[in-house]
Amino acid sequence: MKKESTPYHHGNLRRALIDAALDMIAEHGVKSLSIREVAKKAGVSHAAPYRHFKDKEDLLCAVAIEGFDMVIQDTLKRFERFKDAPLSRFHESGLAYIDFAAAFPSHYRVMFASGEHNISEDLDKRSNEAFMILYTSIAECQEAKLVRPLDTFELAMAAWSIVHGYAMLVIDGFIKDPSERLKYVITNALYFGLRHE
Amino acid sequence: MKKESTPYHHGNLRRALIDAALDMIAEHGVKSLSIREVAKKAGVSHAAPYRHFKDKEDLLCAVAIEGFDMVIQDTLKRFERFKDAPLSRFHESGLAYIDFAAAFPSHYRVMFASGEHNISEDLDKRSNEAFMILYTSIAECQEAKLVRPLDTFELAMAAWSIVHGYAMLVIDGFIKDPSERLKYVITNALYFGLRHE
DNA sequence: TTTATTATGTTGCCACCGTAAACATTCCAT
DNA sequence: ATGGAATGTTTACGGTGGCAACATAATAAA
Repeated sequence: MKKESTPYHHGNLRRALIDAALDMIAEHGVKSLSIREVAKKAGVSHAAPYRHFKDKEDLLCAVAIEGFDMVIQDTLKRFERFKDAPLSRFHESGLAYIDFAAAFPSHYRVMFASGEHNISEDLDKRSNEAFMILYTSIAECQEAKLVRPLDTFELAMAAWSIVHGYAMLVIDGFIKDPSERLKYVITNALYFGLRHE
Repeated sequence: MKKESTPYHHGNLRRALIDAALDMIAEHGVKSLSIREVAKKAGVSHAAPYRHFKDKEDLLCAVAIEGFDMVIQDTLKRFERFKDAPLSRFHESGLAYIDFAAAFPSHYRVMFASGEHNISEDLDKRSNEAFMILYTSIAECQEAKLVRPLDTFELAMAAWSIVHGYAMLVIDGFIKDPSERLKYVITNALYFGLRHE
């Protein structure tokens, strides 16, 4: 029953706007999102959002940053359960990534819908950070002789590609039945390979 | 020097509009694409496009369909060079996919930017067709005992995921140096697997 | 050949959008 | 209490998707 700190008119408009945007993205997709409707949903005038975000892109950027922070935190938290098991960590990083995309599709869509001009420095920092988690977990597997001694960076790209591709295909509806089983097939396929014998 | 068939006022406005759209997507991205600018670039009034496309989505849908047709045709053409080499065909299907995305990023972006509501039946048919090429090439590898006898559908999903993910990450700028070498690492990684020994 | 029909393109319109500017209100530090 | 900074509102402008009414050109029917 702790009272929220409401230092201004609205309370915390910035957060309310982000939440409203997320709701509306979940309902009608990101492409038809309008600042004006977001403002209306948050109960403020159509120009109020511009006190908290430079423009529409800036609002979406905030959502994307939040999304990256969420995956990063969740992945690191999962890692705690696999202290000295690099392979499990590697596998878990893939699962965490896929689970996040499934659980927060609105965030995920925005994170990678930036498309051409995601020039935000903060956002770039986050995506690098997320990638480095994957990179490090592979490097540790290599040290433990669990993963082939190929270029770590390239292998991390491959791992990122497969989980990102799967997440996108699921979110965009190209994969219709994202079962738990399929998720494990995806994350294991890269490790064990498709080749016979 | 064959004269084009120009049955109407403009000649072939439908095609001109698609080409104009592709040019503008290549320049400024798909999200800022406007029907009105497309029309202007094609030299017609702002409402003319609606004689050829139901709405903006319909125009983008046409681009997406064209894209799928292009990959499909290119892949099948490449297959001719590997008549009885299922593994080469499988590998080539991945390369064709990645090459297409790199060569025609505007098409590719639209193909998968449809996002939530790509309810077009024609488009769905094409994406299934493209997927089936991958599926079949894997099935043939399994018959030849070159690929593990796991569920073909699931393995095809894995293969699609890795090439699609890579293509998206490159197009969206998350992978900065899409070298030829990296492309081969990606397409081979899934087949050989990351595991040591 | 003339005429009717259809395919295509234009003009004008409306609601909505992003966002900048000017103004109003509330908070906080002095 | 007061003055400035932070926050929210109103108004305004150009651009956008898309519909309706109109104009014209190609084609089919007579």
